Amino acid sequence: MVTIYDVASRAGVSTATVSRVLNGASTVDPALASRVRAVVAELGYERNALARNLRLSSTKLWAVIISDIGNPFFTSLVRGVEDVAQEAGHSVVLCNSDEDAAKEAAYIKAALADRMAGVIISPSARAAGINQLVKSATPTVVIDRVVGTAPVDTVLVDNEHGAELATEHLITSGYRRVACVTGPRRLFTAARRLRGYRAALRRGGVDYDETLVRYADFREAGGREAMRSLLTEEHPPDAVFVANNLMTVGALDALVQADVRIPKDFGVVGFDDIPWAHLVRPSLTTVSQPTYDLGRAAARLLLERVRDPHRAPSTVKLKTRLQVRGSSTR
Amino acid sequence: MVTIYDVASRAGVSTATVSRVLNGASTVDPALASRVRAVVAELGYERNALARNLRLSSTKLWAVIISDIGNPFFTSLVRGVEDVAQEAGHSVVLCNSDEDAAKEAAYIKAALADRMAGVIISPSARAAGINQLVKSATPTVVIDRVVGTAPVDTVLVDNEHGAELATEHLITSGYRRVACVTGPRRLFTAARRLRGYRAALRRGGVDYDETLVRYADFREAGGREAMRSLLTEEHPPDAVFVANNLMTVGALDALVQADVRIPKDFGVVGFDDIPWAHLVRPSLTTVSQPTYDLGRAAARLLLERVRDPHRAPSTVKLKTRLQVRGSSTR
DNA sequence: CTGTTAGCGCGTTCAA
DNA sequence: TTGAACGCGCTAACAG
Repeated sequence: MVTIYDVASRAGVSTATVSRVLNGASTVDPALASRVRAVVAELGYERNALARNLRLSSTKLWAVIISDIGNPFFTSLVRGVEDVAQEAGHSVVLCNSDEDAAKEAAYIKAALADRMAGVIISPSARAAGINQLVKSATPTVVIDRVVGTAPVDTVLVDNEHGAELATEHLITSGYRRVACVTGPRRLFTAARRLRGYRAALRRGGVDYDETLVRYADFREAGGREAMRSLLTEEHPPDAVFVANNLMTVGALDALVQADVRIPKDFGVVGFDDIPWAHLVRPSLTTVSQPTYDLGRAAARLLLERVRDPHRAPSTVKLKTRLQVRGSSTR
Repeated sequence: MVTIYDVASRAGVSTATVSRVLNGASTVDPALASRVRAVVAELGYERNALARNLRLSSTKLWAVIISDIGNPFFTSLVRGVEDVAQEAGHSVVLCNSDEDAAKEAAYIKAALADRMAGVIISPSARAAGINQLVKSATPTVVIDRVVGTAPVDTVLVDNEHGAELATEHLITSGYRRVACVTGPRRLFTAARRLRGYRAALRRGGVDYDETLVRYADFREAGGREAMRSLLTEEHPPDAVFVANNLMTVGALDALVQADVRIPKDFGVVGFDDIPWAHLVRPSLTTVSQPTYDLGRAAARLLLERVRDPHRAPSTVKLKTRLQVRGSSTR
């Protein structure tokens, strides 16, 4: 294995000079620099990342901690992060917490132990993990959710507005009793989307009816259960706003099984796209999120934070868009 | 930051002894060992992974290089890998090559430079990258595809058999002209699935008709194009076997747009599930792959390879299963 | 502008 | 069984 010493001696300079050339230090005699570069090429030298990590006490790794790798929302987001990371010479360590606080804690601990250069996290647990990251001064970007009060860079979508658009759309399409299936109470996104739903009802002059709201688990099975339960209400709904993509799939399934005709007798709008929304019959109206851009934005925020560790934390909020398709217009 | 020296001096032993205790060396006086452990707990010592990496010249990281993070096949697979990795104390670095040989080469180079403990790869390029990995003695498992001839641990599914089952099913369901949309010629899986298709035709006493075969790109757009093109044939098919999940989505879309009635006038079977196969109308018949288990198998193979670097490379082949749903039976 | 040198924190040889 | 001491390869003071 060829080391920096080999290069130095062969080029007739010190290791310090080689290091300076390699790291683009300004003050090196051009003649020396090009000699060093020639030797580097000649010997095929590549610097040992492990030694460098130890010396600098940090790596070129980013941890991306997400809560469900099975959700297309996150895979698209990860792709956005990864594209920016690669341009900047970073690698992405993918960590799937499965909405499990213990797993999440383990990943945060690992990220700290391995001195990762940054963390992008969609927190499933309470604020403890985030606080730990902030305290350790690890560059951190929180994505999709707000947790705790520690000042930290954050990337969100406009959940409330998106939910409001969706619900309003159902009302103006003539549905009379619009239900809502939202996520776990403890989750930021679930609360915000429910709030948007309520705001739309209010603006539409419709009374809020508690029996038309369900808190499920953001997964397919939860959506299915919630929908079934809604259908057994004494005064069942004739439309539903479902607060995430996987639950929408479940809800749709329950409706199909119950032989409910969509959109004639029942309107459906989901939050967040599913890749095959256009294939489902009827095609699915959704509030689409700029998932890939969300990832890119988070990555860029992380880069800026690394560049200037002392800048005030900022929050980027991206817009959602209502994609009207077949399931909500009769 | 608390180092091994702090622990050593506080416990009144040398760093060598602390190191031995930490790494479970056999020959340490139990009394000393427990004293050391007490101090470790007291000081909250955690050993510096970076220094350890340098010393051992390796990390606890696995690189998983896949060719399309947008494909549910790979996300499920990654989850399988990750679950095993975590149990064994490894982290997974996710690398998305996008079927781009240059990107793949860059990731392989990075994995080598960072001395990753192992690589699991679904190769998009020719054999060069794999050879490099094998030559460097990096524990490597190839997944989903066979490339080149270097001896290396491999995990596959029974592509040919699955394709044969699918095609045979269409024939026995009464379709007369079964087409095939397969992947890029250079890809192993595309070739194998096409071979299975041909085998089924042969067994069914049906002549192979070149005009009913298309080579597309394993993506949705490619499947859509291929299907459209098939429909314009002078003697168009009345059924199709599509050799991967995303292309099936595209093909389905093309059929729907052309107002073809499925399954009455046209039968469809896809290779590899899509998560929402049951939601598509009609629900989609597929050859399902044990994607999660594929990931687990690869990870276990990697662990065994690390344990015994000299064992002969082995190939694990997992079974596929025909999931008959609505799109193939009239 | 360049070279010398001292660690980063750990695992491990060698001698006791 | 234990400890002293070295070196993994690199970067960054500091001195020149």
